[in-house]
Amino acid sequence: MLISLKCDYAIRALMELGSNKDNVPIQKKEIAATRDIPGPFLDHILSDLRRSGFINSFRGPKGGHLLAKSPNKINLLEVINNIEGEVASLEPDDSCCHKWVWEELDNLIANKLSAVYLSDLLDREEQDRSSDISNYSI
Amino acid sequence: MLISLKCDYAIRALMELGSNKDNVPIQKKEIAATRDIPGPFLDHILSDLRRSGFINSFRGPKGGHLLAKSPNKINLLEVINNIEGEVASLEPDDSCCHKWVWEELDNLIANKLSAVYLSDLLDREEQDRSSDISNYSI
DNA sequence: ATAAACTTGATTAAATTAGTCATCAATATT
DNA sequence: AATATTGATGACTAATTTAATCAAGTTTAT
Ligand code: FES
Ligand code: FES
Repeated sequence: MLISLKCDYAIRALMELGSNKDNVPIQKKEIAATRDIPGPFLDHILSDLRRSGFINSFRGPKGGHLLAKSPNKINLLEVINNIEGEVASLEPDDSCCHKWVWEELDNLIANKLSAVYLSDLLDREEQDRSSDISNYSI
Repeated sequence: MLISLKCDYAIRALMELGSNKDNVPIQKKEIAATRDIPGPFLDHILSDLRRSGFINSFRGPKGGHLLAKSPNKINLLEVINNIEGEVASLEPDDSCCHKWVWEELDNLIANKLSAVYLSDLLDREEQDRSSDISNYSI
């Protein structure tokens, strides 16, 4: 995979929060369980997500996490940049003879990732789920 | 940088060989020096390049390396796939909820890389070199 | 023969990624 | 107020990947 597992976890966590219909916070334990993310690792990821303004967190009993923005205002490039600091950064050696290829590639990737929103992921997941159901009912 | 340093070295080495006008093999030492690649590491890279059919190597005194194909028959995707085994491979966890994004991204990258040929890199380098000269002569 | 190359595999070092754990802070409930 | 529950944070560790180095071997021009 091109993107780190940590980012993948972050996106999974956001999806879990994004698929939450009512406004009651979802707890870390539940996110970890349903999206298969190592619990203690998720702590740090949620921390990053909060610091970057993607989620709001609440402590104490009945605490948990909620999305801070609408899913169609969150794109993957933002998430990845905030979670792992610059996707596909350029190398330091600027004297490099074919730097331009890596630059063009970076731009291509950034364009693609910034065009995919959390809402797209959620729509697709919903769609997949319903087509699964119709498969079974045949 | 998205691509590993080893790959970058491999491309540099190919560029050195590709910019060779006459048919006398270029030696490892020279490649390492002019393209700034750690000598012993280059051994392995040249080995990979040979195994993958990009270059031919000759031992003994007056030995060295030559490109095995024309630069316009060598694209970056081939090189990268052979050097580091599959650029941007998909993760093993197939159950993943947003796999499709990574797949689309992988395809995008593969398309881009397979459209860039060694000859493009050489042309660009040539071009850069001459524009450098004209800058100085102003 | 001999020296100059390349070839190969074992080994190591450095960096990054992934993850744990312990401690602290906040808060709802009683 | 006391307590239990949950998140927050930072120090630490483990695992993996990447980037090398080194030494012993093979080929070949002279
Ligand atoms: S040597 Fe890295 S971009 Fe050219
Ligand atoms: S969890 Fe990795 S692609 Fe969805």
